[in-house]
Amino acid sequence: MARPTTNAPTILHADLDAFYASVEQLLDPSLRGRPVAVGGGIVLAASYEAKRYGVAGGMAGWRARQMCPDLVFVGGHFREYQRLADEVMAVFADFTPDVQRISIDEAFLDVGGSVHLFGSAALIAGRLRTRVREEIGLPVSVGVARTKSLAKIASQAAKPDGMVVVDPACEREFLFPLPVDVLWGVGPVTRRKFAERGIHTVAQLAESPWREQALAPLADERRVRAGGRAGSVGAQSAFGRQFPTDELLAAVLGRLADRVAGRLRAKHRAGRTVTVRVRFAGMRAITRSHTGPNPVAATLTLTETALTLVRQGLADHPDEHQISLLAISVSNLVDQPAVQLDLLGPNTDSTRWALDHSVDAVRTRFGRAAVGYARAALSNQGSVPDEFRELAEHEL
DNA sequence: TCTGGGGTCCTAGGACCC
DNA sequence: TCTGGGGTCCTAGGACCC
Repeated sequence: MARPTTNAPTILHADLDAFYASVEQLLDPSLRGRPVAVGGGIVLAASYEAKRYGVAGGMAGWRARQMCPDLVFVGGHFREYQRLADEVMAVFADFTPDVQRISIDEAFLDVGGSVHLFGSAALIAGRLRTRVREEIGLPVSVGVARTKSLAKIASQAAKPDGMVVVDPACEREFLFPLPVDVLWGVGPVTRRKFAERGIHTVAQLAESPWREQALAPLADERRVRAGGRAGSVGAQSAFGRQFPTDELLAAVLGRLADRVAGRLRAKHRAGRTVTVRVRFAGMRAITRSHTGPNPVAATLTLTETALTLVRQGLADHPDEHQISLLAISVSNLVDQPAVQLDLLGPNTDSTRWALDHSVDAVRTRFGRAAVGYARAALSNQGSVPDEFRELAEHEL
């Protein structure tokens, strides 16, 4: 594909505003104009009215209520989030095939090949916003720029419900006055590090030893690429402070392995590397991993490997008495068609894989709770509904 | 009432091979 | 008798993003 000869911007970053909360306000008109939080024990998303009070995602529910006494909590319509977000992405696809979805509610678009059909990137961005607003009823902010980094920064600057076009001739004028944490990869820790050196804006960073980092958005050459599969699959569970008894480890790891392995099998994938994460009561966390010769996708194999790794990790830290989170992740993924399993011979994982498949089949017909390993089936009350977990899953 | 759950990427050291 | 340097894979930790 020939690249455009002009340097007109062709990259869009489109980001739905306060997505979950906006959907709730769309579904229930009585919530419009009011501070809304999705969640309960923890705030999963906050409307702009709530954000004005300082309410933010990840915040404990009691804290949010403290900051904003009029806050309305809603449980969340997770299926609707997925459905509406998919509809928005379908609108995007009407403008270009080059759509890279990077989460449930945001995407990059390269409209370089569409300008002869629809007009400039800025015009396309405007039409796209209008269509999403009129056909679906949701506000979406769009950034238009020459690079992905700049487009993303522009969409953040456009929020809420706005649009910012960065003229290639004015990129520095746009970027330099902004705070350093607009840069990709600069979070709270790095921002603090810079602040200690008197660096607060991108302009100041550009005059420092980290000049390259400040100018990175201008030099960004990453292309918009459609598709893309996840490189790892994981699940985690936080449970407050608990003593790591055999019962607890078996129950939690069994349930996590069940989720992870089930997702792998559903997509005919398997992974050679198993990683566990243990967070102690004081929030310090460790990881332990193991890479084996054969890809794993069987629930019991994954459970056993995870259990061994967690026990190793605990043994390395005899000073820690309580744990607050366990996680399992599988990486080094490969495709694992069903037929291939028979070629593996009588190893335990392939035998177990076949057993798991009958469990999967029952669940497909009768639902998730219909069947499962005993310990996994027992402790199934998480603090976050499964529907919410599924929203965060990446395409395998 | 302490702090959810899904991911990616980067760094650094060590093992191992050529 | 001493020993270079590059490449790859693995492990552990941490920052960051949505």
